[in-house]
Amino acid sequence: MSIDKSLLAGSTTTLILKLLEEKDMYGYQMIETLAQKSDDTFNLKAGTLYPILHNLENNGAVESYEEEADNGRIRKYYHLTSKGKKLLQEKHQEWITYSSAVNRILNGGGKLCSNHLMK
Amino acid sequence: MSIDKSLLAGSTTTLILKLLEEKDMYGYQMIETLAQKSDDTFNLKAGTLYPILHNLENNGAVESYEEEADNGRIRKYYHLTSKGKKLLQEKHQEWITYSSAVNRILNGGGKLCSNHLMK
DNA sequence: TTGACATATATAGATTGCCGATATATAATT
DNA sequence: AATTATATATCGGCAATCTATATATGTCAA
Repeated sequence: MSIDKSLLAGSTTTLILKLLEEKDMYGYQMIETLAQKSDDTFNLKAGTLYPILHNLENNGAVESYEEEADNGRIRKYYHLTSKGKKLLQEKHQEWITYSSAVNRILNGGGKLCSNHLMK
Repeated sequence: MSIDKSLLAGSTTTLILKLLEEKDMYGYQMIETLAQKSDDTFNLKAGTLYPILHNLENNGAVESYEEEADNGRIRKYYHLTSKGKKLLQEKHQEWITYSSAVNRILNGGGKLCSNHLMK
């Protein structure tokens, strides 16, 4: 099943920051990793990702450096700064608040759904 | 806490359809109900809601009729059609797929989070 | 060896969802 | 009488994403 693209609005940056929390990555790698981790629910386009990365760098949330791969190809790696880590925490909390409210309504307006606590 | 508006993208229509599944409602009532049910996480604007309702009506997902309230005021009620019920089911499933994938990544890429099954 | 495909980054243009502003009108409150 | 709340509607604009396009190199098969 393919997800209506508009559903993705707002959380893409959060997901990118989350990937970079684990380790430094280059753009193309992020696209592949997101697709793999989400069972192809996310199919982020290069035309979406690179402007976001440039924007995050301008805001100081990430820093980039170039590194040569085994095959001689130059890749541009991104590293999460302390400012980026703080941004991730804020956006993660926003997602919890938002998704909990949606679930509360879609599940019949009943009790709180604290899915973020699941492990 | 106020949610980044961009996070809301895509789910607004689903929430409106869900409200109408319970009972017929008029626009202003939907705005108030969404705010109340979400503890003010959602603050849907009239400029957002009415175009969505008109669009849903054009697509046959809802039907409207006017009714006079006790105070003499005319309200425009919306009723969910069978086509709208089907659309709601599709969009609800999309939300489950999407939010599960986001949670899977934000929670460390671990196991599935089937929060939609909670009651 | 050459052509196709995957890898890798980048940007411009178009689309879409939502909001702010504005307009209109009536009921309730002060 | 003036203000606020109720109630619906539309236009203009912003922001997020996609499509399309551009460029360049590595890999693999014909």
